[in-house]
Amino acid sequence: MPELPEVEATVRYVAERVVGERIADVQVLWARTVARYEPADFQRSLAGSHIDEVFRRGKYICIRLSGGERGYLLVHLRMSGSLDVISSANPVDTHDRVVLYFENGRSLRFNDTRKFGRMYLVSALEEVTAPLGVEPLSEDFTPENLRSLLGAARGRVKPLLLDQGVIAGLGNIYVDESLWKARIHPLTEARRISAARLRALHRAIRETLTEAIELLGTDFGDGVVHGGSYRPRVYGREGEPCERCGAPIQRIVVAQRGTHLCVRCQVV
DNA sequence: CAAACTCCCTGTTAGC
DNA sequence: TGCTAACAGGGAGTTT
Repeated sequence: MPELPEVEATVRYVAERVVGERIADVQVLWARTVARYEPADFQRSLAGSHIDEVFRRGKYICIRLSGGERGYLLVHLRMSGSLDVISSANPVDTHDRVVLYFENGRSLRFNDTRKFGRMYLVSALEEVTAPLGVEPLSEDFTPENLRSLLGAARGRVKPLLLDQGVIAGLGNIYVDESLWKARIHPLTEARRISAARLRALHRAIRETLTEAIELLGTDFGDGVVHGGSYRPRVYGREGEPCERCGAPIQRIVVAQRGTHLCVRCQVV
């Protein structure tokens, strides 16, 4: 499940291989992967574009283009999407949904088993990214900022942290990891979290994401991430001992999402 | 208006 | 062994 660190790892991988290349042809193998476009129009509008830059905003991979009809190609990997750059001679894989062929004989493959991923071809970034909240690793994200985001909101802390309009890029894994690190129970009412605890949460989010990026994210062996080596402390570890206190990690459901926590360390 | 539900998908796994 | 049904999960949309 690609979240901010996995998307960042993908951006670095892709940027190294496609910046400076020109798109010779486009193949759409699953029409619904392409948002707001008919496959033929998408192909025509994208072909001939030159790739100037690849960067990340929230969980979106942003590819800046020139020389074509539109300025940006955005990619959201959702559940099972991944990007690969390989020789154009390779045959199309069963789960390839869109392939961009470059003039240099290589190609960018958008592989996505569950078909939830999306590509957006737009003139301005904001057409897609406008609703997104603060970048958690930017200077704009401060303890005071987090306090104003959560203190003003009603509801429980985990759903708020998952909301991309509040903080952009956190997902199920790193929310659980950050809450564990800050010793906050995921069901805690956000407005009731003390200022000290919010400072701990702010630090936990940044440390968790930074560590995960350094390790290129989490690899679940599903091919989504290229060799990420982050090892979650609670996520996916139900029944294993909490590395802080030894109590068994529990799994509950919050906002229809599997949620992992240490009930001894994390108090409501 | 927060929270729960539904849908989109398919590989994996539990259950029989 | 082999089949079926349940399940997971990001995000958008709908209902309670």
